[in-house]
Amino acid sequence: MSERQPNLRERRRSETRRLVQAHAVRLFSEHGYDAVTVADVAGAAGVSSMTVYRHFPTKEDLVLIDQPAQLIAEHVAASSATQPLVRRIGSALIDAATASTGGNGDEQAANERFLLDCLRLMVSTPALRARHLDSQYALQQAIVEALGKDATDPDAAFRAQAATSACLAAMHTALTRWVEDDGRTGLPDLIARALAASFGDDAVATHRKD
Amino acid sequence: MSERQPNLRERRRSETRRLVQAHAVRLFSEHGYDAVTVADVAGAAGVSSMTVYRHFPTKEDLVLIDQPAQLIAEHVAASSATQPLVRRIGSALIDAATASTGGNGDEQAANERFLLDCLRLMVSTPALRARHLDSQYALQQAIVEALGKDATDPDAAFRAQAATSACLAAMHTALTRWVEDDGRTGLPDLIARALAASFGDDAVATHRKD
DNA sequence: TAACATGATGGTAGTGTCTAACACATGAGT
DNA sequence: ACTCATGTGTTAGACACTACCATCATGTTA
Repeated sequence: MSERQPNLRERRRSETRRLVQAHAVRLFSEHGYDAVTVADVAGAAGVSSMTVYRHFPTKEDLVLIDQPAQLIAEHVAASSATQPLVRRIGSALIDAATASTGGNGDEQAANERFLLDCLRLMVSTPALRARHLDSQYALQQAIVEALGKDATDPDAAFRAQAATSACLAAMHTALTRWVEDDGRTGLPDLIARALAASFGDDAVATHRKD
Repeated sequence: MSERQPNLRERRRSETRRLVQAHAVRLFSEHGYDAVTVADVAGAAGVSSMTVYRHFPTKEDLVLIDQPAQLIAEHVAASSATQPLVRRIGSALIDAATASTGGNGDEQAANERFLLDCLRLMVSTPALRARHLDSQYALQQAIVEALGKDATDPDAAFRAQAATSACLAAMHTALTRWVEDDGRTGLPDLIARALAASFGDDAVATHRKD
């Protein structure tokens, strides 16, 4: 409730965007992603197809959620460089998940339900799953850059890429499991367990705020 | 040179398939994936667009290469269940890569060049990269099944999923690096280094033929 | 050899995603 | 009020992909 100076125009724009996306996710969840056309979504939201494309570049973007790459990258950059790579990255992922799913307000609960609906579609629809995996690819680049291993020598950069991709894959497994559990299990805990299963318990066990 | 009983019809069919795919990869590499239409590919190969779609369900499938899921799964299933998960999977991935890129005949070299062209397109084109990542998702399911951890308890299955996805992500990093090096570095060695960077040197160090 | 069955190919029409260009209306700043 | 910017609608179009039918070569059987 701090940085609020929205124009009436900007408010309307973001409101139609929210409206279109909400109808899209609802229709996709009810009838399946492929069975619903963009024109259907536009009609349900009371706008034209063009307006949908103005807000979302492709039909897939109606469902895809941007991961908090900025947040994760900052956590990685702030971590101690003396720790093993997978530990630095894993801690950042767990912290980001804790921050994202932590709050327990009414609006927060609605946001989490919406996020679960989107993720459910992403996991079950091949086209969305593919795009989602590729977006993790972009997140990977952000993390590697935050690790600061690029300029030195190419071999260190390669190791950073490998470790980062492996950590993100483990997180994706946790995300999938989170969706299957319908959000009942805590996401940070699932991520920690996925990381432990991949890299060993000692790579993530002593995770405390310091 | 053993299981050869191809009909004249089957030979022609596979020949046109090969021809179409070769022209497609060539045109995509020259002008970019998005700048070349399926009709262009069909014209270059001397067939109609319909024929292209009969051999390749989508435009993306003109470039996507099936990973030897069967081969990898068999390696995993044959590995000793007493070893750590990432070691079982990692060894299978390295062995499969060794088998795939090993031969040194004239035809083998041509195949490897073609594979490199396809992978180069897959890495650089977002749509192809996304599909390729999703195909690894299918490979993941095959490996998890080969691990035989599904029926027992869901927690073991979750750990198997996490470890497998992390190993495959490391392999994908190695594949990317292999393409960037234009195939000069041995793929099995790159995979071993990616696995070591992710899971520690001891997880892959003592890899010898036994 | 002749007739039939099978399967590969081409053509046409159509749907759906997405883009480009132009026109219209409404809120913002002077 | 006047202008300007911007969100929106309409239309036309390219392209990926599908459904359906016609055609023709190949493999099989009589």
